[in-house]
Amino acid sequence: MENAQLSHGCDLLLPDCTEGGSPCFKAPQVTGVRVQLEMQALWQQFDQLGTEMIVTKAGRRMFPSFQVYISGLDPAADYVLLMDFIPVDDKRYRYAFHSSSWLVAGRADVATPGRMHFHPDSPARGAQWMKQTVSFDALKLTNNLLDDNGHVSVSQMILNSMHRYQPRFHVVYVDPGQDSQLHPHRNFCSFIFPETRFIAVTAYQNHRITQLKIASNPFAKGFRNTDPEDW
Amino acid sequence: MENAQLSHGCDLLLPDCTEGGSPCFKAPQVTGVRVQLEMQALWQQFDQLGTEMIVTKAGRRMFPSFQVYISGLDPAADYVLLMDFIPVDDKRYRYAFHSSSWLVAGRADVATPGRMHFHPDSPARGAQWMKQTVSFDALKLTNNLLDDNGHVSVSQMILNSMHRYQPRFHVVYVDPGQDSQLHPHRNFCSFIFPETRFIAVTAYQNHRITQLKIASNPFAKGFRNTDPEDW
DNA sequence: GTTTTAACACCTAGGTGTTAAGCT
DNA sequence: AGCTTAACACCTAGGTGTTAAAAC
Repeated sequence: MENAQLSHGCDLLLPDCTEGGSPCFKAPQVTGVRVQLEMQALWQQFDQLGTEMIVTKAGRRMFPSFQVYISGLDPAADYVLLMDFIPVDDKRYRYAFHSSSWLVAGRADVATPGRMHFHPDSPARGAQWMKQTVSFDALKLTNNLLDDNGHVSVSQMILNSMHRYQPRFHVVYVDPGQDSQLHPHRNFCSFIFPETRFIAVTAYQNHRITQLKIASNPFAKGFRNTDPEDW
Repeated sequence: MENAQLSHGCDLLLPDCTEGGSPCFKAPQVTGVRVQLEMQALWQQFDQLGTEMIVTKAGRRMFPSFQVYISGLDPAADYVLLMDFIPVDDKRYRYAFHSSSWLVAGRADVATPGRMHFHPDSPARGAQWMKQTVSFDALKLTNNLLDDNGHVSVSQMILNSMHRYQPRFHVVYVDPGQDSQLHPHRNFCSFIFPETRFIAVTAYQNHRITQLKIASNPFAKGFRNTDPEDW
């Protein structure tokens, strides 16, 4: 197993989850789920510099985009896949250009309602989700509570600029049974990849982040230098 | 019901379908299905001129694209949606420029294997299919049996140039039961919209078709005349 | 002579960081 | 001073008919 990549798994027993005094087990459809982050090396490169993600009123895609390879699902069962973003702490940050570092600038602003982003193909069979990489590239980050039409858009995740966030990924088994109440169990699995943490910004602060975005995002090719000494 | 548009329905009894001597009924999940062709007026405009669709080696999209609005599905049941193209006759055609009309040029060439095009979202719930127009815009027409990589591509429909075709649309109910063998019934519905017939070509023959494509397809805007007298 | 192919200019549609102006 | 916004040039990605050459 030389070139093997670490993939996250889902534990069978959840000690913190009890119902009626007895421990609560996960549904068999989610016990063996394994999730692997795509473009992990690139995520780590950004993370080492302190990843920044632009938020705009109209909504901005993430780069790198959140993509996972999933295995261990029940091919015939239905699943909903979704993402959310949780605050890493209750702080507000600002960037000190002279020292090229992030400083705490006070307590967090009032948290926006924690919205869930359903993958647009949800719900779908395990077989469908596993046959190729699942991409959340329709997801957009915004600092606006309403879209241009004054409506909430399902693909827009509302974040506070200058706050730090951790993306989370959830696999939810859709139980077709009517008697699922009688057999309580957790029907979902959550996954956190620490290297996907980022600070939301309205404009890039760290020049190294800007340069790495330009170097790695095909849509920013127009800003690349032919100069080979830059990186 | 003034502005009502005719929609196609699925008959309950299929007289031509018998099993064990008794008539074969449709599964209840497909008996009430109604399908309405989108952009019907545009399709009819093309049909009156004699619709032509380009086929290329790499695959060419249809214009207009085949889009339908579906109702009457069981919201909770699973369906597969697919299309195929059947030869209208066993003839080969050629275009007579002097008379601006299509002439029979002999018997049809050997028919290509009649491939089925599954809508990429298949299978999905009735509720998913009904909530918005279903578009087959990923479908491409080709005159090549293999794609660039030497593989068959699922989105490519193989057609013979200079032959006439009729698109068909099928709604297939995915029966989850294991005992479906014991209760034989037709689990699908087919729909034919005569105005979607066309002749496959490698280059447009009728100039009026070319002009109508240019006038109505946004991607051909570069060829539009500012001259208002053209159409 | 008829049909097919491949390169091409010109579009649609939309994702980038830049920049200057505006906001607080 | 710090942060946000909107217009912008410049890309990616890919769908058009045109055209001239090639194929049959």
